Amino acid sequence: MQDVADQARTSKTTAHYVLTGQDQKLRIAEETRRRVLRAATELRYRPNLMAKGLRTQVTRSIAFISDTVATEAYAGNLVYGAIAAAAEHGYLLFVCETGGDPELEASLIGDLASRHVDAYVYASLFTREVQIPAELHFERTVLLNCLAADNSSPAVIPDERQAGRDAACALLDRGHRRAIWLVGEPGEQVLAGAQRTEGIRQALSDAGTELAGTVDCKWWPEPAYEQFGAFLDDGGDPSAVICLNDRVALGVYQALKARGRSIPTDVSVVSFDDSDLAAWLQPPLSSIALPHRQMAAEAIRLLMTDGALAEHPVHVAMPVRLRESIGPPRS
Amino acid sequence: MQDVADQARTSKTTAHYVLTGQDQKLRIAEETRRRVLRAATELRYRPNLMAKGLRTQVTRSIAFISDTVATEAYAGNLVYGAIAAAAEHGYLLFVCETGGDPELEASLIGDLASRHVDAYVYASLFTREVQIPAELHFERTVLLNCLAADNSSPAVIPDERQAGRDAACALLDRGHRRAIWLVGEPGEQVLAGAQRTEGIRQALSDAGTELAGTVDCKWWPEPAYEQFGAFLDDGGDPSAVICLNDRVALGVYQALKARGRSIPTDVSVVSFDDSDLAAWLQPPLSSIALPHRQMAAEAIRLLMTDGALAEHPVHVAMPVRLRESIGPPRS
DNA sequence: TTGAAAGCGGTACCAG
DNA sequence: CTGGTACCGCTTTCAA
Repeated sequence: MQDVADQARTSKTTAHYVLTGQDQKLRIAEETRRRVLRAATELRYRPNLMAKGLRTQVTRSIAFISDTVATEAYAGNLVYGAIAAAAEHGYLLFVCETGGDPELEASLIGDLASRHVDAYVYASLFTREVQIPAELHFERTVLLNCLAADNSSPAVIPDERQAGRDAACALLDRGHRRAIWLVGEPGEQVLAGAQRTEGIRQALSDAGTELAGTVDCKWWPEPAYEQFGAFLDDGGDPSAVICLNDRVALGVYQALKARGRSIPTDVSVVSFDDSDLAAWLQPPLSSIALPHRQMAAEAIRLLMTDGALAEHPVHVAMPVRLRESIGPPRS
Repeated sequence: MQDVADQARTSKTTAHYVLTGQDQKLRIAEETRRRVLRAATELRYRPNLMAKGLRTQVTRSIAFISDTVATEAYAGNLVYGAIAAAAEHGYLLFVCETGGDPELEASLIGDLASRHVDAYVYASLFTREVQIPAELHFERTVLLNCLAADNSSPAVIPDERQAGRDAACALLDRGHRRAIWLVGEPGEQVLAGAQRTEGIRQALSDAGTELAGTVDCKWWPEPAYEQFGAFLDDGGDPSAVICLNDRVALGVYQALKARGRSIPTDVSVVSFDDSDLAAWLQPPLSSIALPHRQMAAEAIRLLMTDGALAEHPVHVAMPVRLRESIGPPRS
């Protein structure tokens, strides 16, 4: 900046005012202003954000700390949503992964503190309750896809309970009332499993009916295929199936097809997550989507507007994606 | 640091040497050293990386610029691999997305330059040729999953040609020689399509045979299902099918199953990418994996060791994941 | 309307 | 072995 000032034959101060756009209120001579601007272009002046940050303690950078978003492909949108939302405010993200290792986490946070990031997004791949490191309590922090046990920090999570209701309603709306089965163990994921199930039960109950039963299995295609297949072979005859996620639905599809049962003619299927898979299956699978990008955007919004004011946790609606896997019940 | 020095009743300089671990060669009095260390702990001293960077021009941060990794779920490993590899060297990553917009890209690079990142990783979702912004020519840059037209910068790409050979060999090894069909349009992705196909043709040719033909279609389940289905209905009777990616393979699976043809008894299938999907299909799909994490690690390694020395582009081997989708040909 | 100068928190040179 | 000090590039107060 000194060199710009020199080239413009003025002082660093004046150049500073011009270059930071404070020239309006400070009534800098138009002539001077021009010289500064020209000098800046000629010298390809770039403000040094380190120097600026050193002085102002503002870095326009945010730390995005996640446990292991990597392993779950579709959760990448948590990161990209945050990056995009932050970029709109002129912020850049330091994206970090702790792999669930508390020591690594501590050292990362130390490093981030040394870099004076302005805020922290603490994200989890699975919606769950977390214990955030004590250091973060003193920093501007928002939890993404997770909740603090003490609800001490603003948090953004998907509205799983409503999603459960919506899944049930998708079936109810088409006339299903009986032989509605749930596939997947409700307890697997602290929040998603329990809340989805709760929502489903509520909606069915409101409609004067209830789940015919549950086929317990891990949330993966293989176990779903095995367990649900065994259920069918035992005489199970569902009219509709609610799968706790798309991977389970894949296993259910495979089990049904292997037995010559048609979707949705014989059995309707609805699921959760709306991963890529859902649209690729045949018939395309109806699924309640995880709104990762919106959640991330909301988290950034909370950071930008001092989320402390907001009611939290913030529940983000999960969009219903209706496709051909739901039909009327067999008459 | 001044306060640490004060509390330790010594000078900033001495404190600096102790705190930066230069105390060995400089023979600082053990007693003084202790006092400094204790003061640092008591005062919870944290070096300010902005101040340090301002002085040394080193920020221990790397920019990761990608076009739109977001849209393609499994490409997330390019980012996470880079984050993990960089973390091992004490570097943090600014992860950015341009969405393919040149203006946004330019403004991002400007911002990154203002922050004095030490190096740039310019990544592409699809393996392709790119035109990197001129500014990056003057910075330490490595291309990830893409190539500069003029091969001016170090680049890391998957070894698609060898992958093509490997896919063909997976079939040849089981005895397939005739009625081997390729599904997917070879030209879709500049490098992947052309090189995979080339490798396949080479391997088959080396074995004294050749492709029976190609079923042209976009690399998505739906078009693959349609085109390959039509091919079968027209009397197509493949012994083995090489799909240009897993999504195509999904469509092929669906088309085969709809017609009662069994995999691998009637038809063997091999594919590329090894996305999550591959392991979930029934039977599990043999696929040549995109080694995104290794590629990213290699890119970071090049940056750390001054990759200018390396032979480039660096080709990273694509691992063969053999699963049950390949069997011997019908006799 | 413009300029001088102190200071953010480190680094590194030089003197003692 | 230890201390003094200039300086990195920008912000901000105070004076002119």
